[in-house]
Amino acid sequence: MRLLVVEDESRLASALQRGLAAEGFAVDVAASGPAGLDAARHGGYDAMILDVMLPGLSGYEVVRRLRAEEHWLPVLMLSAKDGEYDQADGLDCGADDYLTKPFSYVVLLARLRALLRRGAPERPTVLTVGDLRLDPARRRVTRADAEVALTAREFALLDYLMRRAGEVVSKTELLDHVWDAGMETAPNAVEVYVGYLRRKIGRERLETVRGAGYRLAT
Amino acid sequence: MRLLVVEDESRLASALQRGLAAEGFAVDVAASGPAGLDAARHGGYDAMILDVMLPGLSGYEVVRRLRAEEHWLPVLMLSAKDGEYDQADGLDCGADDYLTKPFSYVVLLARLRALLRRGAPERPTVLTVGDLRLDPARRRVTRADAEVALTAREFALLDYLMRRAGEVVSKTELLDHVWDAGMETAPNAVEVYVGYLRRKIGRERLETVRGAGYRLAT
DNA sequence: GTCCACGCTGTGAAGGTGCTGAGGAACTCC
DNA sequence: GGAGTTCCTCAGCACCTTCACAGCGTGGAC
Repeated sequence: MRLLVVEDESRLASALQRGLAAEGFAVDVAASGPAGLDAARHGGYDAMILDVMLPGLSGYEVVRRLRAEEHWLPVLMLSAKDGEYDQADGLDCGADDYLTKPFSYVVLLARLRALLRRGAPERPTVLTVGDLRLDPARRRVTRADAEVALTAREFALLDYLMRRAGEVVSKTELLDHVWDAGMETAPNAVEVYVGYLRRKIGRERLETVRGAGYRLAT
Repeated sequence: MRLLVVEDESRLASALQRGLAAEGFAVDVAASGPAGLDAARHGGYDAMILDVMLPGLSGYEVVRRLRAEEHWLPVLMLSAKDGEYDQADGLDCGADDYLTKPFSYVVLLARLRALLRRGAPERPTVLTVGDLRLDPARRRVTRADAEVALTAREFALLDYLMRRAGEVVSKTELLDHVWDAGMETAPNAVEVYVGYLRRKIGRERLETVRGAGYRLAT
């Protein structure tokens, strides 16, 4: 599960990153509104934790723009309890849930899990690329209707590649998102797992782009 | 009997959870409107206790949406007596009964029992997955028409797995829903009980998905 | 054609994950 | 009080996954 945390207070941001990583999430942090918006557009995240007070663009604005562009990423909003901003505003803008600072970490986690279980309303529950189908809930992958058995890591890798099908994805990106960030895994691990995947889903389907990364053919 | 309590004040929520659990109900708690709505949609509860003031979506809105989707789960609404919200509003939205805070626990229980006696008109009373049948009210399980004797914990585990048949359910999720949340039970307990269940309902029916959880084959 | 950096893969070690039997604590029913 | 349940922890085992390493193959620049 990949999360995007958009928060400019660096102490809170890194506390969240550490805590959530310990729960098994892959966490990226953006420190401004524009950076967050951009990451949300391209990053293939499963949910976003979004502060309201941000440099550049407010959290409200970020959600509004995302929704206007038909991105249905689940958003959990955080706001300082200074009365200026109202919970209703956030939800009207299209956030899915709302927490007021200071908040309990346990509560954050519970809400986040609920959000992830619910998923983005308009997101197809099954990913399809060519004759490949991946069902995250059932944790099943089929290739031309034949079941493919994958290990946890292989599954996570394919999941990510399918969400970004057609794009070139660099090894660094894969290490950040499929492996735990900060795990110091050698880039060769990616090559190894790409190899495993190719044996299972078909060699030609997962192209190497020399010097840049890999691309899952659409 | 399974209840869903949707209440964001954690003290009240956990008091209700403890009290109702002591009466023999299985109680899940959701702490926001969206989370409650979602749980009500998928959880197969026998009744819902729903606060009006909730983050995310008001209790009114939750009931209205449920009814619009043809869910007829009995709903008992709770509201603070601040005059802003009116009893009539709640009932207009589709709630079945209404209590004003502060309320007596005995009254709550009495109303709740009345509600459960009435029951949801269209509710399926028995869960069926393959040749397994589980009747929550009678607390009975049969496998190919032969009765299976289960302990309380085994029953709760099978109940949850059957409600999510086909999906992969993680050990953490099982600990949260089948064991009391916050009980600090070791994940190994899940493995042990999965083992017990397998002996009783058939080994192959409950698959292990390594690194992810368990799946009850549909 | 030659060279070199990049990518691929077979091997194997290390550690992780899940299953099971044994047993202790708490509880209920005689 | 004793017998029987039930719940849960623990430790040991078997198997699987993950990943580092090293040697080989290959594409592309010249």
